[in-house]
Amino acid sequence: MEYNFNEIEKKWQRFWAENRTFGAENRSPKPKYYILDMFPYPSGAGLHVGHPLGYIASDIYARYKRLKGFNVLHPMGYDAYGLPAEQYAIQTGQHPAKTTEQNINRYREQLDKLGLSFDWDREVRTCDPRYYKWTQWTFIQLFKHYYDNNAQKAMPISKLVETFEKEGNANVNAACDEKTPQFTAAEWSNFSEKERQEILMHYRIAYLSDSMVNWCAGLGTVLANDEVVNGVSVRGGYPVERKLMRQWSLRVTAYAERLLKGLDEVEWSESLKEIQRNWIGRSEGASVFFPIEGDNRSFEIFTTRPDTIFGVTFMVLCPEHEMIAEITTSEQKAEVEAYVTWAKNRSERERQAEVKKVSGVFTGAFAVNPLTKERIPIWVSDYVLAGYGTGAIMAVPAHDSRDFAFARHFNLPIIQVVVPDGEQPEDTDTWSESKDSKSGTCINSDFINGMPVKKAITAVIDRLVEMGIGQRKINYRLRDAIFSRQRYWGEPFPVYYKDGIPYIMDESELPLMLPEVESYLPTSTGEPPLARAKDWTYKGCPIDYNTMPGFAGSNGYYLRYMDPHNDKEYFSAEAAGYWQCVDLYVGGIEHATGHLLYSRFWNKFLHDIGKSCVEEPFRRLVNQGMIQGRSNFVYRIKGSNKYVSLHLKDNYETDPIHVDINIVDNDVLDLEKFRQWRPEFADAEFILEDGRYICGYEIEKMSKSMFNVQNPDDIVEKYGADTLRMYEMFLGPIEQSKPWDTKGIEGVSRFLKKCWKLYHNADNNFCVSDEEPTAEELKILHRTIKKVSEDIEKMAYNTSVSTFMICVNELTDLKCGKRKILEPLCILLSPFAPHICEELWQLLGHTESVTFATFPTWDEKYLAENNCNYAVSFNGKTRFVVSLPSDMPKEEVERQVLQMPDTQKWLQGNTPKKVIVVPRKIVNIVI
RNA sequence: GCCCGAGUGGCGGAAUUGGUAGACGCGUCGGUCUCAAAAACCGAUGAGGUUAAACUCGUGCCAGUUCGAUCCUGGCCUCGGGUACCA
Repeated sequence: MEYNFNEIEKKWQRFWAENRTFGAENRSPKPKYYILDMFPYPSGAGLHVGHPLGYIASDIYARYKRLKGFNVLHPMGYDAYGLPAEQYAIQTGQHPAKTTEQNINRYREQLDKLGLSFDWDREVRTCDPRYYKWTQWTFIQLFKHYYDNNAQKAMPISKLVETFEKEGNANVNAACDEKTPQFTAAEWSNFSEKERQEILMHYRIAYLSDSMVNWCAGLGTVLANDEVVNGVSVRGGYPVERKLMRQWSLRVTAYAERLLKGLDEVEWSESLKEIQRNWIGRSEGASVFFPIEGDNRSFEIFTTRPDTIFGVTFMVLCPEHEMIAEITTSEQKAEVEAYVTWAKNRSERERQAEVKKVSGVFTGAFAVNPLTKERIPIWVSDYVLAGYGTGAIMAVPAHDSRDFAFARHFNLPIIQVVVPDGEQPEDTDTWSESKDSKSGTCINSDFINGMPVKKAITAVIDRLVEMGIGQRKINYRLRDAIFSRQRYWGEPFPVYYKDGIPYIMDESELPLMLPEVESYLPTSTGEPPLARAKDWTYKGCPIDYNTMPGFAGSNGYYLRYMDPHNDKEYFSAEAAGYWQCVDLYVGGIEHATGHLLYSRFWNKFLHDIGKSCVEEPFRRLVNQGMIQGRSNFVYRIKGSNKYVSLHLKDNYETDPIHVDINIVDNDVLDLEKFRQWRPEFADAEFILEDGRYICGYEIEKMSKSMFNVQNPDDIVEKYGADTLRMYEMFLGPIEQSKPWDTKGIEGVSRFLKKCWKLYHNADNNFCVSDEEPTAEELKILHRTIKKVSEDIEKMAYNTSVSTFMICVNELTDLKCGKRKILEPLCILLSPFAPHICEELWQLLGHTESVTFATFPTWDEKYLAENNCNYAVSFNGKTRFVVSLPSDMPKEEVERQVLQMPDTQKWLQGNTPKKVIVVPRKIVNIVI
């Protein structure tokens, strides 16, 4: 073998490990660059070819940046806490720590084979006590702080206590629970310890509360909103119900505005930013108080359309609304109570499935429209949600589709108050749907008649403020993150309970180690597995039995990489000051509303308390696409053990059967291997076409059950890591999802062989000449440098690979074996194919790794085109193209073109009326 | 329903963002070498048309702007993603 990749790759991987070639220094005169991959959850299945896509992409960038003179931090670790390890433990009794360790070792082995330039000295594992100590530490800080809306940042809770002691909480503007009571300084001083702690809990950023949670009985735990899709759990697909439980939450909503604003500062894809914006769901509107008829109280609603207040024909409360019992009339009481009970018992999935079904009940009570003084019936319906706004709405059926459906169903009046642009007022009885458009002119609306909607909104709010019954308000769809899980394999809470009051452990006693238990199941009384731990107490008090959710450990891992061995603090101020933030983050888009949001929140908080240096943790983010599987099929004739080739299958009645892609080559089935594959195929018969069995294919998710998993180890074994790296990049743009297809890999493999030959003579001896390169050779080199540099910056690696191929083909044609061309080319290629380039670099006579070389720069003088193409058009129709010097003046171009025989031919004897010359582009002749 | 994004040969994908569409790779066909095969190398390859050329049509569809549109504008179709009683 001429190019022995197996030997070369092993040699250099060992060299890099022994020499710590990719170690990053926390002090360096070089500029810093931090490149991060989303660390993997080490599952039992190992890596398939889809996983390394992002790792290879970031590795190329990391190697490129090193060559560009940057001190590059490129770490890797493991998100090691999680459900699969625990479920495996429940089934087999094996400790999750053990299986996790095994999986990590397997992952490491696979990653090492790819030649990724990670600084493994900085590895972190979220389940390591030396790591989760700091997850617990951050939780303690979250507990000890509250969010001050005036300062727009987190402040120590002790400051809040000072204010309470001085003046109570009347003037405190902080993020807190809706139900926080008001009190004076005197009342505060008279409160018991328990009462004080309860009040403070309303303000803490990490707080304990009875909240409606997503309870998943199948998993035996609660889940965060982003872990639930369509009423079932993302993991496992078990049904989820709403349940009131005492849980830890993080007050993420306090940061809603900053999370939204921060998106404008980062270089992320527009689609990802949109996903986060929608998830945060900011909407501007007004809160309005509607008095209750015959009662001196009123209730608050939220609306984004205060301009439609003259079209309100009824009000709706959510079934959980606390005023229902108080306002319902005695005649309606039974009916209302029955409805409320029914609505509360309905599962989340039922409710979501029956969204179109209208239900509700009249309370018998009336509200008064504060502007018209009209009486408006108050209804209860579950189309109004408890968790958003105030759980009560003013219904404008003419201009809201949900209110419209409700009004039609219960025969309530519909009044048009907005006429969309270009329309006339209509009889609402004839409508089949409401007119929800936010542009139009107001009618039937007293003082805002004739105003456009936008102006009317402001006018109504101004009036409501004047009357003291409303104000401008901004609402968010974002909810606080539920932070407890009733699971074993996670970080324990550093919290103990004394007299039923939760207290935080002393920071000096961290980490609070995860205790051993005999079984990983919940206890018979339904308590989390940690309740099984023996002698697990703190100062004689019980410790919280919950653990933190999967996303806890990944929130701040990028910060720990900056200073991973620090046992005094999370990370030093010096390390954070040097590395600042992640410059380039590469990972999957599936974390858009989970990790990427929580992590930003976590960082903002750490920034507020002076730990993290910057507000936004991830400056540039690239989402690599998914690699899908390409499944192969054989077609079995019904009721037989006979298999028919793809293009003949329509002549028979067949069943498609998944077949292992490892016994198929370019869609051609290996008949022998197929017979050996499974006993039932041992005596299979075939109907062939052209002597071969052709399999069908389909693009599906890569999964074991579809026998379409491509293991990277096999590819590395057969073609080498450099080929795999380049091929994965050549497949298409990084951000795009695409099917894995081994067909094209031969092309890349050939390219690397050609590359090797460029540096070797016919006898496979290394051979470069010291001859001076020709102008043509220099042009090829500099064109390549330019294109590759620009493409790497954009991470358009697929075109870089093409550029290399063209370059090597051209140099091969010229038989160019000149050092002055091949040396820079070797550096240029090394981020993509590091092993072969290290070998060539050594053969070129260098003793240091190519990692420490300098990336070549291009010189325009070798690129200047002497000629450029002009398209020659007649009356706008381009007829031919001519090549003229690019610096030729317009007048000369015009003169020369007009003299050309082709021009004369197309003029057909006519005289040109006008000639337009667009420099370097076109000559248009008008006849 | 609402909000994003994308539609280019047999396939993956290029195109200096308004200037010769289809780079590069795969596949296919033909050839060189060989007893043969593999490997390697050379040539052809959007469609129609012709002995060959000329020429015509071609970037989801329909219009528009322009001397000129894969690129800009408007409308539609299809696919992918997000979200879903959020008032």
